[in-house]
Amino acid sequence: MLAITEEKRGSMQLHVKARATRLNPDRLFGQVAHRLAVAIITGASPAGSLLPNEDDLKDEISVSRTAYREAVKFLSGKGLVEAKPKSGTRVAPREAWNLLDPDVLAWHFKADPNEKFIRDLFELRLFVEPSAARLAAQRRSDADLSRIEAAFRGMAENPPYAEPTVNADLAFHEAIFAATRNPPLQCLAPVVCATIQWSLFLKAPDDQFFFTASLIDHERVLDAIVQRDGDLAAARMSGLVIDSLNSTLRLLAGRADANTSKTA
Amino acid sequence: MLAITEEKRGSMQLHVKARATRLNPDRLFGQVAHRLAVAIITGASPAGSLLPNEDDLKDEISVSRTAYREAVKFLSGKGLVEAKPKSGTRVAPREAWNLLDPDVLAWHFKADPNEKFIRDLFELRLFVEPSAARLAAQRRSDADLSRIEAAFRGMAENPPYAEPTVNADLAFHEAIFAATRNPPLQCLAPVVCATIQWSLFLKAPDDQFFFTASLIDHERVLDAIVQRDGDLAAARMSGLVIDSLNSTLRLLAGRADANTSKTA
DNA sequence: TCCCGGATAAAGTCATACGATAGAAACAGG
DNA sequence: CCTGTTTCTATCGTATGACTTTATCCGGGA
Repeated sequence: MLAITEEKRGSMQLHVKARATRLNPDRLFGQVAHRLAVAIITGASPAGSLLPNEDDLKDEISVSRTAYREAVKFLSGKGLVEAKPKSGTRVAPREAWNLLDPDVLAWHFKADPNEKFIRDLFELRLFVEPSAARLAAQRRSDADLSRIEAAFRGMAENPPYAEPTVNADLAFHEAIFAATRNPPLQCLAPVVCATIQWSLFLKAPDDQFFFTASLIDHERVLDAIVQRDGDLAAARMSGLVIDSLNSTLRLLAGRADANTSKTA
Repeated sequence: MLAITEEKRGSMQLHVKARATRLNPDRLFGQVAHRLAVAIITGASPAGSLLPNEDDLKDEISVSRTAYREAVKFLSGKGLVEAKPKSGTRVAPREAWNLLDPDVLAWHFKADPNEKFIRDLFELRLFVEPSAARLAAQRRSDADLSRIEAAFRGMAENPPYAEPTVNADLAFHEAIFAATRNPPLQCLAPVVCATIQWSLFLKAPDDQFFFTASLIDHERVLDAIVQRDGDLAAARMSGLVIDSLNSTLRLLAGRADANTSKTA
């Protein structure tokens, strides 16, 4: 059971990684940044702790100080670390982290699922995405609509939980944000994508029922956007998010049960 | 008139700068990053354009390649630039920018006011802050409440538009976000602070009427949070945001009029 | 006891060198 | 003349060592 979970996580990680576009994993400093970030987010390097001294660290992971420092700069831009002369480079307190940053969200997939965090993300999504759907219904161009429709077809025509299906799901929600024509609002699309990915990350691949229900939810949202009915789109998007939240919470509960029965 | 506006902006910039904690302006790479970021956000370096070649640039602003590269890494973490090996470092398309990042928001104050952008920020705020107020009313601890109350007193007891008053205003809204106990949601507090600062940035300092009205709006929100009435808090926060939006739009319109009459 | 100043350690900055490669330019073949 | 291939060069990525700046710590003096 654990093995299956681990395997699933592995494939999921690759997918998530592919979406984090800002950090080039081919480059050395990118690998270092990734490694440090994961250590910070999992809590292996607790807040306030000193990162290993530059000279020691470069020795430990055998990269030059240059690469290490560029990685630190990259992370400091996201608020994960703060470097001060003489006192050292410290892991920043969690309140300073930019939890809405796409990379930071993606790095969380490397850590164990944190139920509170996932609930918080869903809560935020519930505040934002129905409003986004309303705007999308009101402001969409024909091009926006075809993009949303294409994504929906991608969900419907591919096998459940296959990679193209997941991508289409993400594309559906991204297209809705794009149709709002509000760039700052669009910056919250990664939060929505993260909740979707958490949901699928936790899911057993044979859960046909939820997939069908979710597809219907999506179709109803799409229909409201076709009709340019903002209030209806918002209401239906609320329903979609709540359904997704409930099913994800059940998965989290099941997972917790499995863990306790295993450790007991 | 222009001179006054410029002077006001100058003082405002200092204030904003003081709140951008992630970029240390004492450090050289921080100054370079700031300079590049402003050039990008104002549009002086258009999207897709190549940044000056590393060797040329280091010569132009007389810093070493190291400092320049670290600045670029800092900015690439926010999506402002993307450096690809051999082809050069390019300004990223605006869709890639993380517009919710506190630093990115702050850098916008160096550019001319962009009405669309300010409206978008207010729109997002209108989606988020009433919900935040609802959660704050439901979840606040006594400590949260005293923090909010202290901020309100700071607004009421200091002269209108003075620096302590502005800080208290920002602290009031930050404290509400803190009381939601939802870290990802709290990451949106900078957006709210940015809209407030834009509003004050544009305002004539002698507008007593708006200040008094705003104070009453704040008091009503505080009252709802004291009563732990979530729906009431949300409704009153909506009112506060809408009042602030309307007054800001008037200021923008007035500013546009002044500009056209001046250029005409 | 308190304040001041030097020692010190760590990050910050600089200059230089070399490697890898994307993209352009030159070139060969049709 | 066009197209595909090769070579070449410019530019970023990485490594290294030296030097500078800054903040903390600690000890001596008032």
